[in-house]
Amino acid sequence: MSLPHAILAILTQKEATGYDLAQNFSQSIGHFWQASHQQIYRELSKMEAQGWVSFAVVPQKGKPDKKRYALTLAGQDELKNWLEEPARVTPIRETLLIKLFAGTLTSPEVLVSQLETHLELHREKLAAYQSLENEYFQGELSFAAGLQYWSLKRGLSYELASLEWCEQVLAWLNKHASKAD
Amino acid sequence: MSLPHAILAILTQKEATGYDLAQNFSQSIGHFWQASHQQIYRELSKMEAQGWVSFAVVPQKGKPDKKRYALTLAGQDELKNWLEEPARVTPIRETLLIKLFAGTLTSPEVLVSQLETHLELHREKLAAYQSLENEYFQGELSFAAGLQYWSLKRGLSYELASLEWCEQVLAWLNKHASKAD
DNA sequence: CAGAGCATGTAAGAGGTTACATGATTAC
DNA sequence: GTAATCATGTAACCTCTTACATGCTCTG
Repeated sequence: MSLPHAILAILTQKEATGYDLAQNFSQSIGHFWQASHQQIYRELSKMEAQGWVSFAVVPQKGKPDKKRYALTLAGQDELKNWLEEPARVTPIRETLLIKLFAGTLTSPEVLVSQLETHLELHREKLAAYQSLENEYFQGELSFAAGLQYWSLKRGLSYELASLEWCEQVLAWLNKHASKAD
Repeated sequence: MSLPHAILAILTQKEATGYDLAQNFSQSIGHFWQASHQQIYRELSKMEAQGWVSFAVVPQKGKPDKKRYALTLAGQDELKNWLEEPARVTPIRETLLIKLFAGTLTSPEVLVSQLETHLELHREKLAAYQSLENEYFQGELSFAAGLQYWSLKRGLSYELASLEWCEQVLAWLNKHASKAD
């Protein structure tokens, strides 16, 4: 039940179309929540039916019409109530770890190559987060900006920890893989 | 598509009933994959239909009959092939971060209490992982045990990072919440 | 005698992924 | 002219969660 509330959270900052929201989910919000455009459009219809958002059709030339969504008062109330509900801790769910767990059934080379791919992806994400950090979160921050900085920092520390873990496992594999026991 | 393969991975180590598997998922495998008993029973039926596992009915006195599942050759092949497919990186999906992101709409006290709950939960999980570490992964380890140790270490570092992050945000909130700007 | 543990399942619904579908504009 | 970007959606399917359902044994 978090997707509609993530959408409401974005809409508190500015009005947006489904397309805009999808951009948001692949960028700024993307370091802690993801959604595809299909999910977003479906969710927006439901939310509109519940009265949490309303939209205005914006005609365009050449391009198809936009639906610009805005938060309603009911939507704000809903978001506020939701904020007070206790949030669950999300456990890790990492396919790579299942593969490691059963790793003796395959060759060490397969494991090494899986880890290297992950290492690279974590490096890229870390770099992306660091550039967001440099761009938006330098100097004195308002309370609101501070909160958003902390959510980014969670992403930063997650990627850094993942990266270091990959490096350590790779080093261990290189030492032990040859003399497999 | 990872749940059936996680089950196959457990079954490579020993035969198990649906109940046993559910225990496994809430314990050892639980630090990187989760599944409820409902999911497991459903999945086992499907896997049996596909020929990846077979079961023997074990009658018991007093208790209901068990179905003891074992890996078939086809199941082993399936697992081996799956191990070679590239694993995707799982992005973070943390409800708490949405709440922080929209945190200006509620009082700092709500945020503090959410963070404190999370802090406590991460502390508990960390302690549980540490006792697993002390119990099973001391001294010289075989290759197989080493791989499993690395999967546990991923959980350890994740919990530690989460915990430190919670502490830092709490410290920041205590400094800034009163003079909210 | 109440509650935890053993042991299995069904059913409904929510949430998420993948594929399909359209059509104009702009940049290379 | 080919691909990317803008902009919206439908349909089918898979996966996961929540609630319901049964019934025996052992421990306190």
